[in-house]
Amino acid sequence: MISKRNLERLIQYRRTLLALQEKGADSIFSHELAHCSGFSSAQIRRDLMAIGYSGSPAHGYNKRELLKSLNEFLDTEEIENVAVIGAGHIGRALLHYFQGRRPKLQISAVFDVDPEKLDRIMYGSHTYHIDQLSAICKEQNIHVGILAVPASVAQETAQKMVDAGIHGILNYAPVDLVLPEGVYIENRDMILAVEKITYISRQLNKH
Amino acid sequence: MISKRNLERLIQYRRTLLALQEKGADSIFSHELAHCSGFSSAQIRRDLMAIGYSGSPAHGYNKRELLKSLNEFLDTEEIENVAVIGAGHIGRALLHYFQGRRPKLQISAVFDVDPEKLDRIMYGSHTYHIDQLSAICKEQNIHVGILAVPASVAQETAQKMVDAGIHGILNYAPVDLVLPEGVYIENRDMILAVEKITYISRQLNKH
DNA sequence: TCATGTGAAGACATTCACAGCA
DNA sequence: TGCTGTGAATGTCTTCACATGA
Repeated sequence: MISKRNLERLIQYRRTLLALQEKGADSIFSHELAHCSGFSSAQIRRDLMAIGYSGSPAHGYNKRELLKSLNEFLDTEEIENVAVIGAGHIGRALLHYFQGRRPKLQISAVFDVDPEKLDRIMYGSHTYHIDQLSAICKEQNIHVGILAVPASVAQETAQKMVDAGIHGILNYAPVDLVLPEGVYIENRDMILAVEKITYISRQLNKH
Repeated sequence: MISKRNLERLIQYRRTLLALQEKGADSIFSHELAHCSGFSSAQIRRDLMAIGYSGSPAHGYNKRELLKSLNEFLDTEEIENVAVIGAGHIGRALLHYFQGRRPKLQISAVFDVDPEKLDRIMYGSHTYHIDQLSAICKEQNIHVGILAVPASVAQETAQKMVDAGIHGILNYAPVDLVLPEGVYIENRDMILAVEKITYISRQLNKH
């Protein structure tokens, strides 16, 4: 099995390649990919061992073929459905960014409690009341959810997600979720991120 | 110097402690902190060595004192100003979350280009036209910025940030920024995060 | 010549396990 | 007894450096 870090970088390489797809030659060297993606060329070569795609010393990697290998490794055959819980700023930012960007991944349902936001199409996705979470997740075979609700209701909402069969949660609420074993949580508290950068930037500046 | 991972966890411990501040006893054991924050107790004890705070085998850590040590380690004396560039959904989500949450950190300026959003107070922060970036950053001594603009203008905006003296960037745009050495970039592409969770969750489900 | 793929080395991070203490 | 603090061991990740091939 691949490590989380390796996975993150592979996903990043795919994005970088997509951006470079139309530009320049058909092929790309590891050091070019390195320059754009911010990792070292040795790291890239090592990472690509995991997906079994080989380049050639003469021309490097063929962009189209490498993309194909990355897609095969990262995606499933069928489109996967994902839910957004909370139609506030973060939820809407996600919906907006997502629109048509990833062919194998779609936000097929959005949940909220505000009557004004219910039963309509928001950036291409249908909105539902949170009480329908379980039913819709079953119906649409959803196992991944993005939690973007206010801190005050984050824990109870996360529990509802787990009860609805979700076992991968991307958590934007600034709260420590305590959930059963086997549920994968990735925390993305924006404030913590700012605190981190502030600290690092301060250290750098001390030269 | 502390490592990035260690730093992330220390920041997390602080958030966990703040949440637990009023609950239960005055002190807390490493395994309790572990349960809430999701790390191992050995990890926590090891991490706390870095900030030089010692607990007692009898009572564990005193919450108030540990918080004080963490604050001293993580914060500066004076309040630090941070800029948000882009007043769309993400920018506003950040402003909203931030309000009054961190005493030593404030979003003192927001930049955009939309005339409708300029020269007003948005969630407690003043908004300016992007052309004023350099002047305001100098004036307010800003060295950290959160980039939350559309992908199409992310690279040029990032360059403006660097020109304005910013050397720590939290990047929410789904774009590979290419910037001079010495600028610290932390990428938070939401789509990549969803792709990662989807992959991991799928593997877990295969049991 | 110059880039890939990779064994081996090195750096880094986490966990173990236990002495020491209340 | 049951915790902390920490050397030592283990585990993981990244980089080095070079054989190989176009």
